[in-house]
Amino acid sequence: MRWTQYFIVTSKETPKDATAASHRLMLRTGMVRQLAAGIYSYLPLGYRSLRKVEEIVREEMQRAGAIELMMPILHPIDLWEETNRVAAMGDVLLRLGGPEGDWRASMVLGPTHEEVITEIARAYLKSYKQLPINLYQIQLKFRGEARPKSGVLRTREFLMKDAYSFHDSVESLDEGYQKMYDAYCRIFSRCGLPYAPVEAESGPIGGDASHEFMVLTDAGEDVVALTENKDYAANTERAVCAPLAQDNAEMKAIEEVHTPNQRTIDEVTAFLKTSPSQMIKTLVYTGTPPSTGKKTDAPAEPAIFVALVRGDHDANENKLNRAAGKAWAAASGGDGASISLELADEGTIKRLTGADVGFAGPHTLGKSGVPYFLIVDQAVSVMRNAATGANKTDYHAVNVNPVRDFAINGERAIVADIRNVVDGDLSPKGSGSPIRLRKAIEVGHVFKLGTKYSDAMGATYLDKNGKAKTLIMGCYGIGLNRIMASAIESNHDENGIMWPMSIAPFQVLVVALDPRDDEVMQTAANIHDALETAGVDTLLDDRDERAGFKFKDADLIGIPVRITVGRKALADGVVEVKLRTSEDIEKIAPDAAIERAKSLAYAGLVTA
RNA sequence: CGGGGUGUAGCUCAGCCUGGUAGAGCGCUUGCUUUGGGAGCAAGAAGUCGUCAGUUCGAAUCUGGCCACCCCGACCA
Repeated sequence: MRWTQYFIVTSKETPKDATAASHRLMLRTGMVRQLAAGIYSYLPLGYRSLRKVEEIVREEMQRAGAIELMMPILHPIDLWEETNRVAAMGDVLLRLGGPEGDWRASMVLGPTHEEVITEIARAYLKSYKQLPINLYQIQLKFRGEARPKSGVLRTREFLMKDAYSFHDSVESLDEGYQKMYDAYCRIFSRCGLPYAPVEAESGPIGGDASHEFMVLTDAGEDVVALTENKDYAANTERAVCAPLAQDNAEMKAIEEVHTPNQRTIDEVTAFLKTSPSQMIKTLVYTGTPPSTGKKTDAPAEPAIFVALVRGDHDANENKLNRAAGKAWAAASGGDGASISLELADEGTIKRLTGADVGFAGPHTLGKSGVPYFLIVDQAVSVMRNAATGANKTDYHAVNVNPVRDFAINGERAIVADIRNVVDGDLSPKGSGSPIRLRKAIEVGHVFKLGTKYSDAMGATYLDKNGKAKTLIMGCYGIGLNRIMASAIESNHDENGIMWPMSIAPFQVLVVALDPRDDEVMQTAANIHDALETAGVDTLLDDRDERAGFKFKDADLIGIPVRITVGRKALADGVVEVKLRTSEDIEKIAPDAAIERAKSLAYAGLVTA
């Protein structure tokens, strides 16, 4: 491809709205152009890269035995009602709109395709002989992201590879899951990404039912916990750590301290001259337990759940919701399913504590007579002589001790892990290796769904005995745009992008320094043609521009191999071969340069 | 959804406070010079100043509504 006949629009200016490196470079290199918030056009250079990512994904999916199909972007909303996800997705689900009764009013843009694939499975996967099977597509998704950001890292429209597997046993699902897991590793390796699979919030099956594939970079929105010895990796939404050891300090007598207007942890620790790690944070939540569906049809009443975490720790919503379910089940029966909690309003807190907001504590909480469940974080359960609120406006208590001063195990009290891990916590594997927190971009997610959708939609097959069984499912997603952006996040310098060979828009750039010099142009064109013939994606910079200008552009768009053809060097019978990632310049004959570029291009593709 | 900010040429921005016929740099077009790390000179093309209303003889500029975009937070199958 000749530059002058192609469409490349680079810019010297740094766009004002771009903060993430990938966003800035994708705009400067003219790979994408924003049309609206979270909505981008892929210009030719960017689209070439995206297509290469797509092709790698497709190859590895096929290698893993998955079968490609394509499902619609427009879905009837009824389908989403079947699985109750219209409510669950909320504003994320984009509706087409239109007047009542109009067909448009009953259409949504697909944010994912579990419902559509399950509808297909329900119709056609009727026999165990058809299982297992893995169907995938590469298709646009639409989500009403509240806040698109960081260029193509978080958008309202994006390209996703989504695969769905169907099985007749949990063992078969495990196998299918492992195949996808392995395929994902190959895909991200081939794309040149420094990735890490981490345990993610697990699905209905529990255990290791879900892994996210993360690219470690500060531009990411997720935080992952990795131990130094690499024996544990998890998203902080899920990460656990070794329990903290019991503090054995001698228990002192409780004292109340007048703390006028000192409400926050920072204020109180400064006032009491203690540290947040010696404080107990008392968080009051409300949540509605599942109606047990027994005698009465009365709607379940919201219950109060009090969570205790150390002053320097944050409560983890998922863990807390699960613990609330357990606490409820222990006291009232039920299946222990998690309960979605919300922070209590001011009135509830006042009623419970008898004090203004900011002075709650566990030891005198029962005196108001308002019933509540107590969930004590493991780190709190081992504290000694802690400071906390006194349930009395403008007073805190010091030397509060779990067990002695408030029950941590009982009919309405449990100890659980309900906090986020922090940097320095120890590996849950018992190795003693410290956990480090790193920011990361989620580029892929593999998930054991179980029968969540097949149950809801009645997707069954007949087993060997002719009995109807519910299909067991897995689902596996990859964000293609995110692969591109995170490849740039991980491979760039102050001059521009440094593409991995496998997903570079072109593999080789031939720079003709004096395009009006016949010999130079002829040589450059020959190199270009020979490489193209050999199947190497080659761009020939034939613009009549100054050398510096062209080199700056070359560094910016980051094509891995650069061959410079200039008048002076050509007089000595050589051209220059240079890698984007190195300052070294190799001066060799044009024919040798062709061979060199070929082997570099081929070598860069077989990293899998 | 809460808080903050910005809308003027394809891009980056000035002009607004103190109202009076639209500016610069980059990019683009033409010519000459230059030619190994984003060249110089000259001449050009290009903007309903986000939008609607109001104030005024007169609004990019003052006032109000709306819209869009960005950042922080909340949220994220």
